Parts: sequence; structure tokens; C-alpha cells
Amino acid sequence: MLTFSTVRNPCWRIRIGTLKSRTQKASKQARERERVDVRAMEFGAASGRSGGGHGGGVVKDEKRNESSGGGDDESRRQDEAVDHNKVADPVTITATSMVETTASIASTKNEKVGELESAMAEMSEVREENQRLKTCLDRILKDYRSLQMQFQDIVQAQQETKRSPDKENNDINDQELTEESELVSLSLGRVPRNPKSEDQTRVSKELKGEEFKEELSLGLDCKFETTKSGGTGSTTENLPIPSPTNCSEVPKEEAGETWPPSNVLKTLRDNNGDADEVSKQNPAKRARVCVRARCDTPTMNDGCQWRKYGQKIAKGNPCPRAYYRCTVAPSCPVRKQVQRWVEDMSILITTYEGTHNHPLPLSATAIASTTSAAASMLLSGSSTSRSTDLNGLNFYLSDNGSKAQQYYLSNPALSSPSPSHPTITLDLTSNPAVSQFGRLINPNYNPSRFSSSSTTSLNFSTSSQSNGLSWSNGFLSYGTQPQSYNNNNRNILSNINLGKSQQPIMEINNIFQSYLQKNITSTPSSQAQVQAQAQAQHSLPDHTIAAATKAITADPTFQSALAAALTSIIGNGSSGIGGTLSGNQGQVGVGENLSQNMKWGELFPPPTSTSKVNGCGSSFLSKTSTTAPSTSSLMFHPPSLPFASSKSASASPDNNRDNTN
DNA sequence: CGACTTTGACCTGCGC
DNA sequence: GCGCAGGTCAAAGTCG
Repeated sequence: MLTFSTVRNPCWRIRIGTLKSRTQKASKQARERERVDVRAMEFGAASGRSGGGHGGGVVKDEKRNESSGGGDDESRRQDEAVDHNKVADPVTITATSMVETTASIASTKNEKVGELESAMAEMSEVREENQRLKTCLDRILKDYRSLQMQFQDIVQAQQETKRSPDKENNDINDQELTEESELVSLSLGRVPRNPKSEDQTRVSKELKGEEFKEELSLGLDCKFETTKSGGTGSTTENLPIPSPTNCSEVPKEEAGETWPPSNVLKTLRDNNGDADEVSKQNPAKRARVCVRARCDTPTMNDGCQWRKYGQKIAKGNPCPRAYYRCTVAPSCPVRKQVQRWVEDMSILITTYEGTHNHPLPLSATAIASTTSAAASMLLSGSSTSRSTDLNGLNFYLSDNGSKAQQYYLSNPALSSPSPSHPTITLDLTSNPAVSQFGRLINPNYNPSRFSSSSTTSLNFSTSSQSNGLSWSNGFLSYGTQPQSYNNNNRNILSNINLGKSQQPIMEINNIFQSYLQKNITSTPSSQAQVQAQAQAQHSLPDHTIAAATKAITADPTFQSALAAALTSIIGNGSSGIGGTLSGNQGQVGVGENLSQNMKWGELFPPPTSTSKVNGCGSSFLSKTSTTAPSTSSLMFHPPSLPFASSKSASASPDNNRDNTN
């Protein structure tokens, strides 16, 4: 399974290679020494026999010096001995030199043997470590499989439980659930498979249960975007949904038709009014997601492969706007525009348009999921001011610029410049967490240049306000308020290290945030909850992990939501939980996910109580700390796993290209 | 030589 | 209808 040849960590390869080369070098040197020694002995014997063959000895010495490079102490000693032979008794001197030579040979051999032994010891250490890793891997795999089985059992049980009452409204529910299944992949930023496929159908049926609806709503907060009527979200019913399609991340097949390339548009335009009709019906397909992030490279590395097809000086900005199109798939309609912000050249504005019609690279799913969520909010909003609590996420939509929080930069030129292009801007520039996100989307990003943040884990934070993820004046922003209980809770999961890409961290983090916000934004059901929240601000940092674990374990709903997210992350085309919930089209293999297959059972044991959702959040909050987020982190994998994080954003193959754009 | 970038020309939508 | 600005095309140039 895991052998030297399959070790992915380049450091290991280097180490092993060094060991090998060192060992080979040592043995080679020892062999050469032996050869030289043999020659010296032969020479000594010959000279002893002949008693006067110096001329031949000199010639040999010259040759030997040439062959040994002339820098060898032994050779020098032998030369000296030979020279001495010229004046002293040849037999005595030869014997002496032989003794000396033998002694030096012995010492040299001892040295080399020592070197070899140490190298061998190192090798054996590596082997042992390899063995340990194998064991660890096996254990993780075992855990993963058992969890997979448990999850399937639970799903089947719920399916059976809910099947009978659902039969009455089967048709309606099927339709709704198909929509929900679409939504699953939306916020995860992945391209789902054909909704007609078995997995999707299965998901649809599984999602009939109320719990699943809630699970999804916890973490996958984009669901309201395509809910036409009577959706699952409490506040979605009254929202004017401009279109059943999403703008940026809705899969093409499911959205019916999205953002075609210009040539397609041209073709459609030529075919009389069909395209116009479609565009009228689906104005949202032109929605854009604008990501503003500090970036010291020409473009952000968002994991996708882009080809520049144009550049233009836009009005009001001396910096040219570059146009890129996604080249991961030839027919991918996604385009992006990249432009420096005129007021701060260190800020890069990247505007995404369209939906990828291909599996996203792992490193691309982070930004895709983020933009997806943002786009969905954009589409769900309207021009009127509104505050809405959607499944725990509290969004604020307003046209009133005065309501924008001070940290959220607002540039009217950037937000919704055109009615046909409603734009949402993700402002990732005003927050220490932004530096982390900036690192995520751009491995060359230097946070120290822009931020004083020193956290070591991805901190994709939200505001500490109850509505941590704020929408204001067209800007979806991640808060920068001083830390409070929410902030600290957030940081617990912010520091979860899945040992692979940072993208899953974001997804889990988002879900966790959603969960927290759901609990926080909802009116505390009791005074105890209020007190718990207040206490959370004064609790100790040591409690963070325990508190998080407790909260997670105490709340089956959150567990399920987290499980759903994880399975979607881990998931691939298999028939397991991943295949059930993920639309990742199998782009992530099981092997690559091994590091993510954390010991779920250990970390999140089955709930032992019948805690309710809201209460759980408070209990969790009451145990969390107010100190720096870096004080604790939940590691889902052994830190020494060398095969982790091999596919982080920094490893994206298009880094360089993007950086040179 | 293929992939990619550059850049001027062209197309389209929108406001006046 | 005209002009402007955004967006796209495609030939030429560049690079590995």
C-alpha cells in the first residue's frame, strides 16, 4: 500500500534518495579504498620481492595518484613510504609501511562501516515510520468503511421511516427534492452528475426526511436560490426568485441552460427570439460573483485553468481588465475578469461568470463554493432592503449604503453595474481571515504584506456578530469584529486540518458557521442559553476542543450536517456516502481522501443524549473560549502523515501560469 | 510546434 | 441614429 515508491511527500523521497545515495557512495568509496590498498600491498610485496624495482613503483604511484586524484592521505603515506625505501632498508621500511597502511585501512574501513551502519539505521527508521504510517492508514480506512456502513444504515432507516407518509405527495416531493439535490452541489462548488443518475435519484429520495432537509440547510445554505415556492427555507417563500437557475455555480444540465459562450449566444440570437426569451426568463444566469482579495500576483490562483482572451482598459480604471475563459474543459462557459482595484492596486478584483460544466479541480472548489453561495444570495435578493435569516445564515440585503459596515469596502462601480449582470462582491480584503483566504486562492500571497494575522490554520471567518456572514450593499463580507463567542467557536473549526486541501476546511467551516449562526441568530429559547452565550465570552481556551466536540456530539443534526459535508468532500463516484451526496464525479479518489477519512467515530461519538438543536448550540457556546484561535486545533489526522496536503492550492499545476498572467 | 498572450478591430447593448 | 463602453475575436507575437 504505502511503500517507498509510493510515498507522495517529496521530502520523503529526498530523504530516502539521500540515504540511498549516501549508502551507495559509502560502499563505493570503501571499494575504491580496498582497490587502492590491494594495489599498495601488491606494490609493497613486489618491491619487497624485487628489492629494487623502484622505477616501476614510481610509475605505479603516478598512475595511482592520477586515478585517486592525488589528494588521498593513504596514497601520500604510501608515497612517503616508497620514498623512504630509497634511503632505508627496503625490507624494514616496506614492512613498516604495510603495517601503517593496514592500520589506516582498518580505521578507514571502520569509519565507512560506521557510516554505513548509521545510514542503515536511518533506513530502518524510515522503514519503521513507513510501517507506522501503513498501520495508521489501515486504521483510517477501517474507520472510514465502518462509518460509511453506519451512514448507509441510517440513511436506509430514515428512508423507510419516511417513505409511507411521503407517498401521497410523491410527485411534488420528487420535484422539490430534485431541486434540493441540485442544491447540494451548489454550495460545494462541484458539478453534480446528471440529476437522472442513480445517485442523484437516491439522494432525492433520501432527502425526503425532514432531518435531511435540515442537515442540508445547515451547511448548504444556497438552497433557497432555486426553491420556487414553498421551499424548505423558512424565509425563502417570500423571496422573489428571479430564476430557477443559479448564476455561477449551478450545473449547466440542471440549470437548464446557463451562460453560454458568445458564439453560442450569437447562434441563439440568430435563431430568432428563443435566446431572448430564455434570457428574459432567466436573468439570473448573468449574475456575477466578484471576489475582491489582496493579491500580489497578476491573478488569483483559484485552481482552475484559464486562458486569457482579451484585455481592455475599462473606464475609470487605468489598470487594464483582463478577460479569461476556463480551459479545463473546451466547452466550459465560465469566464472571469481580472482587474486591479483603482483605489488600492494591491487588491485584485476577480469577477466570475457562468458555471463550470466539468469536474472542478479540488483546488478550484473552494472559490467555486464561495462564489456559488454568494451568487445564490445575489439571486435570492432583490433591490429592496431586506434582512433575512436563511437556515441560520443571516443575510442582509440593502441598497442603503449607510448600512454597510465600516469594514466592507463599497465601490458602486463594482456592484451590479448592469441590470443584466447583477454582481455580488465578496470582499475578502478587510479581515485577518482574508489573508488566509488569500493564501488559499493564491499560494504566493504574502499575508504579512497586508495583514498582521499570524494564525497558522485556515481561518475563513465570519463576523463575530450574530449574523456573521453579512450581506450589505451588495457586498458579502466576512466580518472583522473583535472576537466573541461566535468568533471563537468559528475558530475551532477554522483550525480543523483535514490534511489535504484547504477547500474541505472551508466547507466544513462554512457548515459549522451556519450551524452556529443558526443557533445564535435564533432567539434563545431560554434564559440558560443567553447565559451560556454570555459565559462563552469568559471561558477558558482549554475548553475549546472539548466544547466543540461536546457540541458536535450532543447534536445529531449538526453531526449529520457535518457528515454530509464531509461525505461530499470525501465523496467520489462510489456507492458510499460520498457517491450519495457528492456530485464530484469521482474526481477525488479514495486514495487521495485517505487523509480525510478521519476517525469520525472517535472524534464525534454517537450522541448519548436527546439534545435539541438549539440547546446544543448554546451548550457548545458556553464552553468555548474567548482567546486566540491558534490555541487549539482539531486535527483530524495524525500530524505526521506525510501523504497529506499533497493537493493543496499551492500544488495547483496552473500556479505559474496564473501567476504570470 | 503547440499553447498561450497581446492587441487592434469588431460586435453589441445601452443611454442620450 | 450616434457615440460610448463593455466584451469578444482573431491574427500576430512570444514562450517553453
